[in-house]
Amino acid sequence: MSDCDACLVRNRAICSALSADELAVLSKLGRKQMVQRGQTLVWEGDEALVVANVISGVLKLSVSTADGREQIVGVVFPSDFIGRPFGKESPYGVTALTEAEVCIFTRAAFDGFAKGHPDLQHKLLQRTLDELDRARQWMMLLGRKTASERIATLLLEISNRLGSSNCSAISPFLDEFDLPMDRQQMGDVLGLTIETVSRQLTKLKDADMIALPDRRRVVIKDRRRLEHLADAA
Amino acid sequence: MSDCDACLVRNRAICSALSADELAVLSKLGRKQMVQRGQTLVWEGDEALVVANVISGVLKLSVSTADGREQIVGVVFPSDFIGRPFGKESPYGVTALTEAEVCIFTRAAFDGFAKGHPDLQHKLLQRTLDELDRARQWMMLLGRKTASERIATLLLEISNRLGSSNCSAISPFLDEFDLPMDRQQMGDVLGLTIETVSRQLTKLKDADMIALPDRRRVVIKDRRRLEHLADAA
DNA sequence: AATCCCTTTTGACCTAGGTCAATGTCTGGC
DNA sequence: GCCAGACATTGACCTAGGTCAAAAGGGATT
Repeated sequence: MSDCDACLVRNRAICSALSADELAVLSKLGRKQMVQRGQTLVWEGDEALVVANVISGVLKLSVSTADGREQIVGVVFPSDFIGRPFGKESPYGVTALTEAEVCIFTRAAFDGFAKGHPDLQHKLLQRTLDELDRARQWMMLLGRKTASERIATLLLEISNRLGSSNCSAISPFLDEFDLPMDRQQMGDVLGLTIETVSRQLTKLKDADMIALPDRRRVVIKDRRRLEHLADAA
Repeated sequence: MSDCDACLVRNRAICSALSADELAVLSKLGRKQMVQRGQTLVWEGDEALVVANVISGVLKLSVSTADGREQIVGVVFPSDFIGRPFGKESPYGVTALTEAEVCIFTRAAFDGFAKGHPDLQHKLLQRTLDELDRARQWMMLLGRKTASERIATLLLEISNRLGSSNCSAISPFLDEFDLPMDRQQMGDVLGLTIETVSRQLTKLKDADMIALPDRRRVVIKDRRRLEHLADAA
C-alpha cells in the first residue's frame, strides 16, 4: 500500500493505535482499493476472507431472507472498520452505497498481525463496543418507534456521522448534506417500505423541519424539533 | 471472591483466557453476588460503574423511551459478560429476569486489570463481535419479520442458548425448557404487544409445533417446522 | 374450597403502515 | 433540446398487528 502518512483517516481509524514502524509493516499486508457504488465487497454467508478500513465513501451491511426481504444492519462511514476478524463466516453482506475507497487486508494476514499488537486489538474492541451500542439503539428504533420517529432519527444520525467523519467541518453538526442512499435503502435501514419513507419525508417537509432541494439533498431547518421527534417523547 | 476453580462457568466465561495465577489476582478484585428477579444491576444512562460475568440465571438489557415504550436489546445467559468496559455511560439498563448469580467488578478495577492482559481483551473482543452479530440478526427480525416468525425465532434462540449454557445437556438442542421471561418481556424482546405474543403462541400450539404445559414451560414438538417458519422462507 | 391478585387468553374493533397502481420528476445519452 | 428509464411521489385500498375491554386461569393465603 502506498502512503499511510497521507491517509485521510490515519488518526481516526484503528491504525491510530500503531507507531510509524508498525504501520509500515501493516501497510505492506494491505492495499487500497476503489469500490464502485453497488459493488459488493463481501457476500452474506461467505467465509469472511477480508477485512478493511473505510477511507472514503459509505457502505451498507445487509442481511436478507430467502424470500427477498432485506434489512440493512449497519452503515459504515470513513474511518470505520469492516469485517469479522478471528474466524467465522460473514453473517451479512457488505456493499458500497456510494463510490468508496477502502484499505483492504486478507483476514489471515490481518489476524496474524493483530495477534502481536494488543493496542490494535484494544482499539478494535472499543470500536466494536461502540458499534454494538449503536446496533442496540437501532433495535429500539426498529422495535418500538413510529415511522416519523424513525425518519427523524435516521436524518439526525446521518447528519452526525457525516459531520464527524468529515474533518473539514468546523461545526459539530451538519445541517445540509447529501444522503448516501436512495429511498429504498432508507426503507431497508428503517424497516419501512419506500412509500412510507417518501410520505414521511414530505410530512417533515410540510412541517418545515427539513427541506429537500433534490432527491439526495437534505437541509435540516429545525434541528430542535427533529430531535424531539426522534427521541420519541 | 471465593473459589474460581469451582466456578460453573470457569471454562466458558472470558476468565478462560487466564492462567490460574492471573485468575487468583482477578478474583481478588471482584465478588460473587446474588441478584433477585426484577432487581436492576445497572440503570440506563448511569455511568457504567460495574462489569460482571453471569454465573447463573438470565438478565435483560433494555432501553426505554421518555413515554414508556420499552425494548429489550439483549438477553444475557450464564458465562456471558455484562457491561461496558473502558469508559462511557451505559446506554441500557441491566435487570435480572430470573434469580441470578453474577461475578461482579468495579469498572475501574476491571479496566486496570484488562489493560495488562491482552488475552483477556482478545476473549472480550471475540465475545463482543459475537454479540454484535447476534444484535444484527435481531435487527433483521425487528425490521422485517412477521409476528409468527419472530415468536418461532425467539423460542429456538432460547432453546439454543439455554442448551449451550447448560453443560449437563448431552444433546445440542433443548426441546423442553422454562422460559426465562413472561409474555410482556417476550413482547419487549420481539417488538410486539403482549396480546400478539399470546395469540401467536396459541397459533403455534394449535399447529402442533409446540406445547405449552404451563405459563413458563415450552415443549418444541416439531423443530423442523419451527425452524422453517423462523427462517422466514 | 373460597378469596384475592396477577398473568394470560380471547374477542371486537381500529389504525399505522403495507400493497398495488398511477403519475410525476430527475438524469444521462443522444 | 428530447427521450428513455430509473427513481420518487401520491392516491386508494387493505391487513397485520395494536388497542381496549372482558373473561379465564393459577398460585398463594386464609
